[in-house]
Amino acid sequence: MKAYKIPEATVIRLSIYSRQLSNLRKAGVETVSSEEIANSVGVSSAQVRKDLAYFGEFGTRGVGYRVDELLGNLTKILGLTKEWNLAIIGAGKLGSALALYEGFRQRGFSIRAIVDVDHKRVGLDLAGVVVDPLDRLETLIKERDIKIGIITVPAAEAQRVTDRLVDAGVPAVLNFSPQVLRVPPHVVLRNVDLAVNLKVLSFNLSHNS
Amino acid sequence: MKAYKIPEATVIRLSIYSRQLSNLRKAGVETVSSEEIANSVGVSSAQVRKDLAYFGEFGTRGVGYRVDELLGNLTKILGLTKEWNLAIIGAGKLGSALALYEGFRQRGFSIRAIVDVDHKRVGLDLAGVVVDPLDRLETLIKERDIKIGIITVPAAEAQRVTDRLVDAGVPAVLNFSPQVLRVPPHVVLRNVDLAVNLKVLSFNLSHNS
DNA sequence: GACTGTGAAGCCATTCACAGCT
DNA sequence: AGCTGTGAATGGCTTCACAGTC
Repeated sequence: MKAYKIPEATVIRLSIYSRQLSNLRKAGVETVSSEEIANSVGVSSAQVRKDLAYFGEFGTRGVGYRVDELLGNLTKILGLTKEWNLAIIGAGKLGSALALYEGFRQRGFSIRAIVDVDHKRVGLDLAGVVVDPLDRLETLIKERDIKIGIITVPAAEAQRVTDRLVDAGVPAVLNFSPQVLRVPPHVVLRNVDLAVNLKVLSFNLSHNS
Repeated sequence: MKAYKIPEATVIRLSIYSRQLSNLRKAGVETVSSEEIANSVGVSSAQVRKDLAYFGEFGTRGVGYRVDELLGNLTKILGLTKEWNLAIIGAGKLGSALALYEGFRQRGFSIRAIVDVDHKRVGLDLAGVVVDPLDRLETLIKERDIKIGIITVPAAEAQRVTDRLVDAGVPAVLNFSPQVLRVPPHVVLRNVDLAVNLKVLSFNLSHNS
């Protein structure tokens, strides 16, 4: 049940629309136009309508979109009606920060396991989750139904732990390590590369006017 | 001096090529083909050659590319010959982790200031940089020649501190807050949105197979 | 023979512009 | 009159395929 081929850029924008709609709902707004959504996100209104058109017709011509209704539909489209269990691999600076980060817990993402090779870190309590030894990775993945693995280990270990996640059946990986990872086609991979982001800024700073 | 219009995707890949070349050089490899670079990054060899072709001819037909030479050229292209001074705005979990993160210090990015509104955090020493009060932001930007501001404050404050960075003349912003930021056209902005990344994974998990 | 550099073709995403509802 | 939904046009990135060079 793949909804044909949806551009990645569209999925990213839908995520952002859903956040803006969530803010609008909190603010008590009931109806919104594609133009208003577009302005709040910094894209064109045609873009907003095209993005939504991949999945159906959610608005009323002449009127706009009902905020709660559209938000409900986006939540379904993005698969956020169910809770996703996460594991963080690597309890270093970044891994710990992510474990303690509130943003994850909201909206149905639940950190269920944190593992680390370093025995000095094992046993630490990070926002209610106790750091386990790396050896227990496979067991934890099965026991706790982990669907997303978050890689925050050093580059040199990143591929190895990713292979273990994949072998244990984890279908999605979010990679924070500065390392190109290989995963089989059925596994979803996204990269959050801090160094690359800085280099892109550096490029733009060097070439703009 | 804008090198015409370079696709963002190209710049991102160039950053990754530069990292792979850096690894190759460490490994003592002297020559590499576009096919080998492509395989190590997971793109096509034509893509690698096209990306490089935006900036010149760096290879030798029939032979390939000299690793150190190409790396040198990419370093220049990406603007990494000079050091960029960074400021981190927000010394919470994420801001502190970034401050302590080794990856930044390598490759010419230097954290020169960390600020926070919370007086309890002011005075903390994070890897040799002392947290300053937010009031001092503008002074620090000027005194320390800050070129990139890293936003790790809560969404509600993100636009406000971004405006202050922009007004103080900071030309580039890396935004970690879950908030759409507005900056004038001459300011470069990149977003690293953890929640969006998870939502995209959720979408893919829900729609694959 | 091997591998780069590149015009041309193909493909995909965005923008345009308007028909269709309310 | 206002705003959505969408085919058509546009623009841009990627892939193809091969001429050019070592």
